[in-house]
Amino acid sequence: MARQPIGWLRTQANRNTRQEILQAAAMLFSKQGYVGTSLVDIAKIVGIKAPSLYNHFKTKNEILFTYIVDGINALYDVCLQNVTEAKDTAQDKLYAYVFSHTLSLLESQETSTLSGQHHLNENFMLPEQLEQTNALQKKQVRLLKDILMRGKSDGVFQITDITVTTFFIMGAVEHSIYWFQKEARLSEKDVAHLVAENALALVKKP
Amino acid sequence: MARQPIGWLRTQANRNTRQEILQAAAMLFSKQGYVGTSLVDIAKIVGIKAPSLYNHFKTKNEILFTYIVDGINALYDVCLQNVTEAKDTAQDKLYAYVFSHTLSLLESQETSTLSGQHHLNENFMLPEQLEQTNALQKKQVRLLKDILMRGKSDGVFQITDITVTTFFIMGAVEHSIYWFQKEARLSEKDVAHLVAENALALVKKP
DNA sequence: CCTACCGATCGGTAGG
DNA sequence: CCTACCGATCGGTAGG
Repeated sequence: MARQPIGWLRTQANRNTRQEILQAAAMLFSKQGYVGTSLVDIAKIVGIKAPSLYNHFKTKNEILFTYIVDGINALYDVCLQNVTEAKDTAQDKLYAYVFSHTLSLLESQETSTLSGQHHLNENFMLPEQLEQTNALQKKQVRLLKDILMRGKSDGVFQITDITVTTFFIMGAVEHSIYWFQKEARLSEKDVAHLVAENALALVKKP
Repeated sequence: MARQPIGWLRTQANRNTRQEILQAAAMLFSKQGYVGTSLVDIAKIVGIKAPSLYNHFKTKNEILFTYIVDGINALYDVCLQNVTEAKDTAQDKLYAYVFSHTLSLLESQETSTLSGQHHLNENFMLPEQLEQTNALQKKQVRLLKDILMRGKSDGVFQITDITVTTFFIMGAVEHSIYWFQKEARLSEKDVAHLVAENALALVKKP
C-alpha cells in the first residue's frame, strides 16, 4: 500500500477514518447485531486492519455507544425541526412528528438505531452509558407526549391514558421499519403519510 | 453425581431434559440474544454439561429454531382462541385479539419471541427456516387483518389502508413489551385493556 | 497505520 | 450423560 507507514499520528486523515468507522459500524450493527459484528468486519469495510481501529476508539463498546448516541440525536433533531416548523395546532404538530419520525427510519433503514435493537444493546452497554441513552430516548418520547397533552388540553384530542397512547403511537412508528420493504406498493413517503394519518385518527374526537 | 453413567439412551428422562433445555434457551435468548448466549450458559441452567445438549439437538441453530416456532405457535393459539370465543362483531373480535396478544406478551416477557428479535434472528437462521417462520408470522398478521377487513365491509370501521393499519396496530402491540415495566402504575391487564381500547379508537367511525 | 501475537471463549466432535 | 479435546474466531495488546 502507498499509505505512509509513519507520520499517521494526528493527521487530518484521522477525522475521515473515524467517520468511516462509525458509518461501517452503523451498517453492520443494524444488520448483524453488536455481537454478530467483529472488528475485522468493520475494519475491512473501512480498508484498514482491525488493530488500527484502536487509534480511534478505546474499545468495541465505545464504537457501539457512539453509534447509538449519534443515531438518537440525529433522529431527534430532524423530528424537533419538523415539529417546530409545522403549523401551530396540535393536529399539525402530531402529523409532523409522526411523519418525520417514520420517514427518517424508513430512509435510513440500514443505519437506524432505535428500532428493536435497544433491547439487545442493553446487555452490552455499561450502566453509565445506559443512563445516558435512556435520557435521550426519554427526550424523544417527551416530544410526542407533549403534543398529545397539548391536543388534549386544547380539547381537540380524545385520549384516555396519555402514556399508553404515546407508546402506542411510538411503537407503531418504530415498527414500520420491519414490514416496509415487503410492500413495494407504497413508497417511504406514502407509508409515512399513512402512519401519520392513523395517528391522527387514533386521537381524533368523534 | 448419582446419575447413571450408562443407560441414559431413550429413557423417559430425555423428554424432560429437552423441555428444560428449550425453557432455558428461551429465557437466555430473549435476555441476551442468540449469539450472546453460549451452550455452556444453557447447559448450566439445565444442570448438565454443554456437550450433552447434542443428545437432544443437532446444533445450536436447531435450539433457536425450535424456540422461535414454539413461541409463535403458542401466541397464535391463544389469540385465535380468544378471537373465536369473542362476541361475533368486528369490534369485539378486534378487542379480543389486541387484548390477548398484548397480555400474552406482557405475561411471558422473559420468554417472548416476536418482539424485536425476529430481525436479528434472521441473520442466524437458514433460508429454509426463515420461510417457515415467515409463514407463521403471516398467519398471525392475517388473523388481525381479517378482523379489520370484516369491520370495514360491515361498515363499522373506517380504514384508509388496511395493510398499514394492520401493521400500525401490530407494531403498537408488540412494542408494549419495551416500556411496560417502567410504568408500575398499570398492571399487565390494565395495559392490555388500554392498548385494545386505542386500537378500537383508531378504526372507529366518527 | 501495520504485523505479530495473546488469552479467552465459542460451537462442535470423539469416545466411552 | 460425561471428560477431554479440537479448530476457529474473538477483542485487545506490544512494539514499531
